[in-house]
Amino acid sequence: MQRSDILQAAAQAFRQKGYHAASMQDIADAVQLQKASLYHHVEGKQDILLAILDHALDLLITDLEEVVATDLPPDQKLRQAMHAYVGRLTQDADLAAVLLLEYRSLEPKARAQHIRRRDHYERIWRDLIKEGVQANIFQPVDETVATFALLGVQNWMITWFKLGGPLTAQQLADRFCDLFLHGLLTSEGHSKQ
Amino acid sequence: MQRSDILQAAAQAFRQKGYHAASMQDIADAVQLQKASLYHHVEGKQDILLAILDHALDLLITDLEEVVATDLPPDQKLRQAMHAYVGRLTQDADLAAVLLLEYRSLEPKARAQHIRRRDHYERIWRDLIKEGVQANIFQPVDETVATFALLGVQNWMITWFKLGGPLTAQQLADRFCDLFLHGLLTSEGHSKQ
DNA sequence: ATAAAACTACCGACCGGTCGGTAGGGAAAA
DNA sequence: TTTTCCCTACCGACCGGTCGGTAGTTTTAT
Repeated sequence: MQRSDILQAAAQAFRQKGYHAASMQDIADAVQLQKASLYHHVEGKQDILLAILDHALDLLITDLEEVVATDLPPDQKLRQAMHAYVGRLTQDADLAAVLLLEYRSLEPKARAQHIRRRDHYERIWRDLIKEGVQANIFQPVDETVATFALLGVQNWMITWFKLGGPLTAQQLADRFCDLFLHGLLTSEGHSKQ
Repeated sequence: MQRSDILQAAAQAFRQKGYHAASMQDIADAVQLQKASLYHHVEGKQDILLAILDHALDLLITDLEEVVATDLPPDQKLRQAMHAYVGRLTQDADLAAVLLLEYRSLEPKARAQHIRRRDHYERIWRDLIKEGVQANIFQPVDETVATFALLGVQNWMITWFKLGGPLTAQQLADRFCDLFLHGLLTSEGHSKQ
């Protein structure tokens, strides 16, 4: 039995029931341990949540920094970043769902610290958009709004996407990216504007 | 003291703490009643949650059906729908946040029923997109993906948007809509494709 | 007078967490 | 080589506290 096994089981439980509704007993059952034995590996329930959130954010930051370090043009960087992000959200779905939906359950101190790291991650995305705008590849949009829109589309995916459905994660990332790059309107739609 | 006062206070508590972390005592304090007195107006905690979700969905469905009943062109219908949606999400923020984030806490039976109604609501959006595609105003995108993208951007807004910030809700709806209709790429960006 | 609305007091269940204790394997001491 | 020791991993039992909910009574308003 390893600490990481407990974190994984906890992530699954937190995702399914939510942090407060999932009990330490649920987690213990999932790893076939007595509840008391969990405290040999972790300090408490909050400790588990914090470890999950830190780990999830670590993965995402690593992924994204790999992409922005390339010398691809901005629109292709964006596509790569979306592929990586959607990939993580589907591959490590439990971790991702807890990151996006359960960070509210952190106690104020830890939450403030976590939010600072999350903002740093969002700034990397915003800089990616800004790079495209300054290169005149992207239109002069409000970078903050565009970033939240981009992240919103992808984040909301975790609430409805099911592996094994009609689309793979990579196909979905491509369609999201196409939508963002080209928009909905046809030339006919444009001419009517 | 009216039932609706309790529902409003409960929505606020559920939004701030989450359904399970918010206690009946919290709700009672907010309406300056003893906890036991709540049970004169509502059947229980689940009853409160269900009433909030039903009410929130009622408002959204009414808003959206008003828009689709007009004879505006599809792209303008979309803009109107987004204005109405973003308006609700910011005006009735407590209701909306509970609708989008706390429906998971419904017991299985009620949840299944609620999800059916929510799917009906999403189908109205999808039909709106489909109408634009068939009129050749929108590109032949996958209507389901486009709908989830559209709703995702707007739904995620409730996690970061603050009234009194640099943008009003209506300005934000417009920027979202522009992004969706025209996309990010400039003509320079297109020429490089 | 009477019914609605609020109160006080209480319940069983479950929560996160702690306690003392133990099985067993490897290191240290004889 | 054998015995002592210690450490990791785990367990059953239990703690104080909080939860949603109920019973019975008093206050308030018509």
